[in-house]
Amino acid sequence: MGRSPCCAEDANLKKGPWTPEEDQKLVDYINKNGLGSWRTLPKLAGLNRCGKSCRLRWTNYLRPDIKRGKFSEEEERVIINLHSVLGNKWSRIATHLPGRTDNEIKNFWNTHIRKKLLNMGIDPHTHKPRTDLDHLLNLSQLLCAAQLGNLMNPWDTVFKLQADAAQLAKAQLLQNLMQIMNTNKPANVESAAGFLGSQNPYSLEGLLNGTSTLSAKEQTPQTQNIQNSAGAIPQASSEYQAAEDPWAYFQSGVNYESLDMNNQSFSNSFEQTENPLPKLVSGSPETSPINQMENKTDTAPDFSIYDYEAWEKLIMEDEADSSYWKEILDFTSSSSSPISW
DNA sequence: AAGGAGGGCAACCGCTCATTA
DNA sequence: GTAATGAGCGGTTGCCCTCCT
Repeated sequence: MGRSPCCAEDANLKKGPWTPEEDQKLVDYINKNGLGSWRTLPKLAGLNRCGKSCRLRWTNYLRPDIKRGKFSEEEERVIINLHSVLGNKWSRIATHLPGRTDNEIKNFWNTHIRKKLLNMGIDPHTHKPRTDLDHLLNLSQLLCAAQLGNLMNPWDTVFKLQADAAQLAKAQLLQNLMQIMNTNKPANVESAAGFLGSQNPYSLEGLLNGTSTLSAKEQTPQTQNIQNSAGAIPQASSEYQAAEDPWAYFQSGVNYESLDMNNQSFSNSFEQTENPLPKLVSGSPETSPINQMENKTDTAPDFSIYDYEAWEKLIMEDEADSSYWKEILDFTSSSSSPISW
């Protein structure tokens, strides 16, 4: 059915930035008469604007309860968490952030958070590690470039930045490979292995077990931590914890800001010493929202995301119809094996 | 100092959904 | 049941400012 474009009936209506005079007219009118029909408001308020434009100006800028200024870390964390559940439902997200508008949140996401996640190798749409081949190719090529640089310039300082980039790339590549391996989808593993075998000097096996063609002295202590000879996953710095399983790290309620490379906080999340693959970051079963919801503290794996009340509220509000929720709910009701994404 | 590039943000566009006649 | 209308939402655009060369 649809509807005719707003304001189509009058091409003379003003568009573009609002002037202080127009703002004042709108504020005065609403203060005096309250919110009513946006369609008739412009005429009554003496504005040469369409109602839609007035509504937008009011809700996004002039409303008295608008909170302006930079987003706090807490707000950023809330946005990321809510986005992982709600997707691009900016108005829904905005309802959880008093004083923030959907437009403001949307802009903040697109200009800041999205880039941040991409840089971390996390798909901003799915909030899962990126496994697309383009991304892997970039990381792989970065590694090749760094390796060549080291061979050709042993006195190294010239290539310090390159090496730093390689370090980051290595972490991300490792992370992606682990995620692919962890999905229990043979096709993914094969394609990743084949891809690496053909285009990368490091074998998949080498990257996973720490015997890549990088010499030991080229590896930083952090890298060696991940790839120690016993195959155990030792304590890792927060960024490496995130690198190994950023999805779980994210789910645990991480503040992405803490993934800054300067952050030195440590987390002892990996208790297993047999399995070379990282164990998921744990939350106590009794605090897991899913366990509480389904009363399955005995079989469900450790799984910590948001607080229970927030989860319950979100699920009640957003009928659990997305594949995302189905994935989680199916898993918790059927599986006792480690969660894998 | 000038101008080009890129980022941030306000505003617009076009669509869908809900309501009403 | 259908069409018209109002309102809201998400995506996109374009302007302005800052930074870099």
